[in-house]
Amino acid sequence: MPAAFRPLSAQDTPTSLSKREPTLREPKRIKPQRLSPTLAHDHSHCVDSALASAERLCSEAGARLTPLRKRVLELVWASHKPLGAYELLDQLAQEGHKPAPPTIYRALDFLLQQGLVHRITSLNAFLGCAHPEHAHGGYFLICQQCGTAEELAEIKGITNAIDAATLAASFTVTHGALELMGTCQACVDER
Amino acid sequence: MPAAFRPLSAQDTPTSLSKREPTLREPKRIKPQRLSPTLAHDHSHCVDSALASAERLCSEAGARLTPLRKRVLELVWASHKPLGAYELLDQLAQEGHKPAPPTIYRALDFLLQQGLVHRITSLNAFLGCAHPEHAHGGYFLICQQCGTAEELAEIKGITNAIDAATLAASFTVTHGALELMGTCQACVDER
DNA sequence: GGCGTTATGTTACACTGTTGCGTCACTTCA
DNA sequence: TGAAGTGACGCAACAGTGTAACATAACGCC
Repeated sequence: MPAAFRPLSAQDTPTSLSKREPTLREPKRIKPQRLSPTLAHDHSHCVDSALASAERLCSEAGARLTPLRKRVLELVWASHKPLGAYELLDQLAQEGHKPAPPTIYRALDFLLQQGLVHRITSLNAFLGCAHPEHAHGGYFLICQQCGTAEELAEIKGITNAIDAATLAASFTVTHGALELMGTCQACVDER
Repeated sequence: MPAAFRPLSAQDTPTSLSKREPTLREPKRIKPQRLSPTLAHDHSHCVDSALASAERLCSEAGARLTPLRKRVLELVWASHKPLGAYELLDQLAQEGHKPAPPTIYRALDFLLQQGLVHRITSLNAFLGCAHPEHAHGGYFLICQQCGTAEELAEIKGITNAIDAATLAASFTVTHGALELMGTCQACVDER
């Protein structure tokens, strides 16, 4: 018997069982977080634009971007740091709407399937995808100082190099991820 | 308040304190596993050679390759599939020596520090490093059919491409990992 | 309204990893 | 030779992450 598991604590009020909370409708605006210089911009614009293209892409694909899924996407986008599933749960809880883990994971699975977010496995966390309009592997720069992560823009050279290497190894790639840990320019400048 | 820890209670039976199990000494030989054609070779040779160079490198570095650490390394090497920490625990348990999770993780941390194994984050698993003599990022081909993982041999082109991309992004990389999922040649041939 | 489909809720638990501290073996040095 | 220091390992407990299985709700369609 390898592990002892936490007993799930009863966290819900009785009413939540009989009378479910109304579905998420109009969550309040997210306050932009304090950012390092290179990332200090009107991030709400990024969020808006990401949500807009998500709506468009889902509509084109016949996929339903429900309020919960949209809200999760918004939360992910509102952070420059990759967010863990349980961080998302906490943030939703603060808004008075506390889903259980499976709900979040399902929403994240949907967003992953639609290519709207990436998963960063080394962090067990999720990041908004900057280029959802076309399928692509995720190549990330993760700053160990400030925790921000950025999708690598120049991927053509890397993709070519990977193609050449996998061809030589007779390996058929279905998808891949490159996660580079290090220090971003902003954090170097700060020192 | 992130964590609450129990006050340590007196937990051991008197005998377990005074008479510890003898340390791991001479585990029996591992039976080579059945492998796909391209990997069908005398794998015990790989294991032996990996252990030999591990001994040498640790000796040079003044690091102690204890019996447990050596055994863990051997188990990792004996598998072409990345092994999880709890799989290692199970295998050790079958040999009558069942350490607790922290022990395995400490051994793995040591092996990681010495560059003798890689961690594959997308699988939460560990793989023997084929080139422990020089520090390098881990670039892996992971077959989703048979579960084997292979360290990519030709990495120069990829490394160059990554260097160029990160330079353009003004990002200083300390270490990185590339995990490519797909199908290996052997599994393609089989179909 | 009845029905099928999809999304979400709920409970419980499995897998992965860490904290904190105790014990032991080995080395070093007086 | 024996005390002190150090590093490796043992152990209990538990935290963090993720999933299975089933229940319920929402919605479109006839």
